[in-house]
Amino acid sequence: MAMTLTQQPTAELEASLKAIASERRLQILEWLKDPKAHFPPQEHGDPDEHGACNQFIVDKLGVSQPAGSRHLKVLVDADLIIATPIKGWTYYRRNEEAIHALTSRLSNDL
Amino acid sequence: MAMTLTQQPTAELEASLKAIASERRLQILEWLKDPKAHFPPQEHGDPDEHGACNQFIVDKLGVSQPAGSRHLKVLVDADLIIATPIKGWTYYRRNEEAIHALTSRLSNDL
DNA sequence: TGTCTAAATAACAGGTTAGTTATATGGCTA
DNA sequence: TAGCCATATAACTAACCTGTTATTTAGACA
Repeated sequence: MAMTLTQQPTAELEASLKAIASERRLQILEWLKDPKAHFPPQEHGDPDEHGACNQFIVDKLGVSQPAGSRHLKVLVDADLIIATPIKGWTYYRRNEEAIHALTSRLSNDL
Repeated sequence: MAMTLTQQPTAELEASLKAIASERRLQILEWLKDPKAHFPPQEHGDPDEHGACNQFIVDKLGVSQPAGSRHLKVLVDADLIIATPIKGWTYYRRNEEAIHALTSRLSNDL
């Protein structure tokens, strides 16, 4: 096989873990598994393709707009969700590859 | 089958994640995979059975004694390592069951 | 071009984390 | 039982996190 998976350094693992070590952000990731089930219908941006929009997520979190946006930014910075701006709104979806890479590494290395 | 794994609440998952979201504590868990390979020989407490003693871990971390002990306490409180006091020393080993339960849950739920 | 609005940034407060040094605790051991 | 030594606790500081309100930015569109 000779799979040469160059492993990210421990510092990046720590960053990913800090990103998910938050009830709010775990909740966001959970909601984004099925945006149509958890958020109202939206005009632009197919929920299945692009995810849910910033406002819906912020509202559902029940925090202020800047607080919600910052939680989303933490997840984006950790590469666990992907942002897509469309016509003035920003949609967020899970980065399933990165999430799987993280859980795999934890299963193997922790 | 009917496996009724009563799932711990999200708050506890957050606590476990916070416990491992630290380079220092990830390092400790890594060392404890093979105490004999990472720490000097110790008089009491079989490394394979009880793990490595507080002092060795603190020394290897390179922080003060209270700082090191507190990192260990965080991992103990999260049930990820197990403390065994023997003749005045305290030995720490990995709680493989709990660690596996955590990585399993993350693989399934994240 | 000018306005509207979603999202980002700034500035601040309160709580938590991680480090320090100093001190207390408590079980061995002589 | 007296002292010692490993560990825990206390007290403090600096940095970080999460929330707030106010303001800025920038794309859409009329």
